[in-house]
Amino acid sequence: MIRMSKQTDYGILLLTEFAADPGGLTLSARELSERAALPLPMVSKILKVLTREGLLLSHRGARGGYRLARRPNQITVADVIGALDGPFAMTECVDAPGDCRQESTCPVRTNWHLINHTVYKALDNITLWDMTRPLSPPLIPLTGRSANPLKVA
Amino acid sequence: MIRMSKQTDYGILLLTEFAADPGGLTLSARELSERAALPLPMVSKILKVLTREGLLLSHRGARGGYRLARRPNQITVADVIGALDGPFAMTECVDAPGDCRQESTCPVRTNWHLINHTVYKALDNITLWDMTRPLSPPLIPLTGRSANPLKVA
DNA sequence: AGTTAATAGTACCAACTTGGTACTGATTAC
DNA sequence: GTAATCAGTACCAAGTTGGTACTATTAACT
Ligand code: FES
Ligand code: FES
Repeated sequence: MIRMSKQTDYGILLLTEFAADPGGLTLSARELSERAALPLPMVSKILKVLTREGLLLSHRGARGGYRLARRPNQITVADVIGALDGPFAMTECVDAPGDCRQESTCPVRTNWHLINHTVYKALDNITLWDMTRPLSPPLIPLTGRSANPLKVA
Repeated sequence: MIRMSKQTDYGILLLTEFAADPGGLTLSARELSERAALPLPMVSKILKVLTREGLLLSHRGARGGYRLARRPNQITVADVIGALDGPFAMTECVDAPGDCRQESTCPVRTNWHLINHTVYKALDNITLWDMTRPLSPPLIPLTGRSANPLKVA
């Protein structure tokens, strides 16, 4: 249903815990799991991936933990999706070029690429820092279709 | 991977076949499966759903077939997604309110609702008729974040 | 040095979802 | 009445995903 995985959802939730603190907060997996009320193994699994993908920095050993690799306003929702859910592709044909038999004659192929890119850019415009507070409604202002005569036809 | 189901992808492809013809074209499932180079049973299954959801009109019996229930510029990509993939919800918490334990304390809940709504509106702005031709790049014009001071902070 | 607290990595499984097929019944044109 | 076509349902195999368990490695503290 055009749904991102729960892992990504959790991931954003967890990262938001860091983002709320301005001073490069360090948290252990255990602390995070308590804060977010999520099962520890799951949290641990997600944090490992986020570290591998460069969104978190880890510190091992006693009193270790995780902290953000970049400032909260430099990490976007699209970044998190890319790290946990893989490349952003709304249709299969977008990230598996050549895998579709009717690709050569497909009338909607290029349009999907464009739509995909547009949605990606929208999500890439929302940072973790933004997520820590209520966004204002005109988050991604959509202009009217005035430039496009098709709707009125 | 934030992906819509193949069925929805196919559905849009099939509907686009109708949309390309201005004159309320009627096509049988067999004809469509040949045009789109998709297996007939799959095409048939999808067309049934689209009919039940009110996007297509069906005519049974010999020389029967399907045709668009509305004009191509009155059916949006979001309509098709809604028909084949169910309610548009990027996260589980959006369409399953109350199912999430941390809902009461969730810092990102309202933001997800807003983001979800924004993306939905963007897809609801693209009609089948649009899909029959290459869209121009500023499809969904994203204004800069000038109104939002957070990015610059 | 030894102990403890923490992450890294991997492997695994059960449950759900999805793409795809098959079959039977109902309706209409000719 | 016969053939063509849609309607509905049931079914299955394969892939994906959420979730868990276990071992190895690293670092702080005493
Ligand atoms: S369906 Fe694969 S490219 Fe259009
Ligand atoms: S995680 Fe369910 S409402 Fe935020």
